[in-house]
Amino acid sequence: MAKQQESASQKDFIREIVSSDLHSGKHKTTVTRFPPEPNGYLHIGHAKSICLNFGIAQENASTGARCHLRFDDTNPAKEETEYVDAIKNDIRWLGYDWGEHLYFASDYFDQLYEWAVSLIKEGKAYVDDLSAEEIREYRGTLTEAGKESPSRDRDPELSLSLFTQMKDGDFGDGEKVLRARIDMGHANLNMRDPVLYRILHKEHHRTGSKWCIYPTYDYAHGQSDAIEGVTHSLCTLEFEHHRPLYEWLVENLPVPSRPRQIEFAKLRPSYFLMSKRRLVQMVEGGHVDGWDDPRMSTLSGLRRRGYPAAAIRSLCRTVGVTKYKSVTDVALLDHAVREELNKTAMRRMAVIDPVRVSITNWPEGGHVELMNAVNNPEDPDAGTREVALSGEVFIERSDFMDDPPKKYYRLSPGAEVRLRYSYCIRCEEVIRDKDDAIIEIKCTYDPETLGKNPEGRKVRGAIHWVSATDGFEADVRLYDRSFMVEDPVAEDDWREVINAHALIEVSGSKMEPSLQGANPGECFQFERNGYFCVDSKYSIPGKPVFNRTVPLRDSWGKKRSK
RNA sequence: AACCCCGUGGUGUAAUGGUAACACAACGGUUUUUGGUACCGUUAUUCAAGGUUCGAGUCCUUGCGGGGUUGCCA
Repeated sequence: MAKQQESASQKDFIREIVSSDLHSGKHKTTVTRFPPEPNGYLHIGHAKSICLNFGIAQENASTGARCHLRFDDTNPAKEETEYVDAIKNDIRWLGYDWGEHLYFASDYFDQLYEWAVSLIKEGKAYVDDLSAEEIREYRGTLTEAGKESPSRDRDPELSLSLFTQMKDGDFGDGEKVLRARIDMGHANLNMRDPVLYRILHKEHHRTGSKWCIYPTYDYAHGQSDAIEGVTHSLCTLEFEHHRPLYEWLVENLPVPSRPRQIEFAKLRPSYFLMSKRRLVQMVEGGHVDGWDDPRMSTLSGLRRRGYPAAAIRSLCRTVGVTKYKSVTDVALLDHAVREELNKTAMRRMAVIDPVRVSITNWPEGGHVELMNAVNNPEDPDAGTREVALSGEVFIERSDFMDDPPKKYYRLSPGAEVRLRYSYCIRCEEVIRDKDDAIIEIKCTYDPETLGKNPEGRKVRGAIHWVSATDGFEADVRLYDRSFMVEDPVAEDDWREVINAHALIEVSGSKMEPSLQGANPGECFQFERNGYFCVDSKYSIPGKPVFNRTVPLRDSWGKKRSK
């Protein structure tokens, strides 16, 4: 049911192709794949690809459709096992499962090598002696054809023995490469005899020292797809120019199936940094406290920040799949998060910046009354809880104003406001220290206002509070967007547009007692404030630290700031 | 100025030759013991010009604008 609701209501152009291939009988089922390179953490951009690939498999499950998780580990210089587990974890968290279909491009190194040999024998590939520098020069430019390498027409037998020597480690890094023999005059530079294999004397995280030659992405990717029976190989726009090569290889090799590559535009949320290189710089430069810092665009960061997986899936559904390079307004993400959390998060009262209120006419002798508070108005099954009210409470400093503007519904001298789920109180006196800062507000309460409106007057405001007798103190981390400009990559130096206030650390916030036992990862709505999540790094049992995921919409604050 | 891709409200997506729709944002309002939620209203003749057609966002042509491509990265 839920899954069905989550599937796209209209079909995007890729799903359109998938179903027409099913209807035409071109394919009996659909096989997709998500092919991360294990050289970094997954970010929200990857979520789109994950939702697309796994989503299509899910939607076509009745035909036996599946989505493979395949690690694209063709470059031992950059890849590490550490990332493999983190990536798996993130995909599972997002709600997807590859079943038994876990693969590595490196699983196919033997097959890939054999096919390379067959290409050489057919004169469709050759070992080139040119250096990297020379290859670049020979390639030509966007407007001029390239030049053929002197090695291009050498005897296939010679290429073959050279290739064997490459594999056997007879050459140093970069001394020789295997190139496809296509067309040095092709308008598409990728077709000007692209490199298929390079020499890299590096340990591979899975194959160890078995190989010292490694296939390039172009050579490995499509063939891996074909081996696995992938029907639709979905990738981002920057691979568009590689498609002719992808097709050339699949056509010129005895591969067991013919996958089709289709490109779509990446997800680019505004105010986010997505580039892997910059993400590394943020971590290594100490701008954040790790890959899972809640200011990061990584899935682990978003998770720690409190963004529900369902919200990210919802965002991916909303932005759709096209070839148009769009920028997604972060407001769409915020909305998806609020929509999800509004349905699911328990309401609690927490006072971030507390100021003391004493109720002067409250019964003497430590009198306490239990108030009934709704856990989630959107979910009757969530029930209610009791919160204790005493004669001393804390309210939000911003819920009091000496000299309020018109239509201010909160507390001010002589004004009346409701303590949420409780009585109405009236401000009688404000106590200040010598610097004029408020240290206490003296109020009276109206015992006739519990569960009903006062007679003859209207009290419009209701503010949240925590009783001084049983509330506890906690640290709160207020997160905001990490950058001050929509597109931080467009800046000369992204460091200059870091939002210095992306994290405000607050200590001494007052929390209602039921929050004390909250577990890492648990999400709450702090009423009238925002959605908060128990931090998984800094919390210790009995002493939770709260991350603000996103504030509640605030039409009053918005009106005032104008 | 080689080749490829893309142009629909502020943003993102839909309309598959037949009344330009939905979501978000913004603004205004209703309800409300969360200034939350919910609900209602306002905001575009589809980059331009020609053409085909009874009819074009959709098909054709030419422009214009944006993006990509000269790794032994993926």
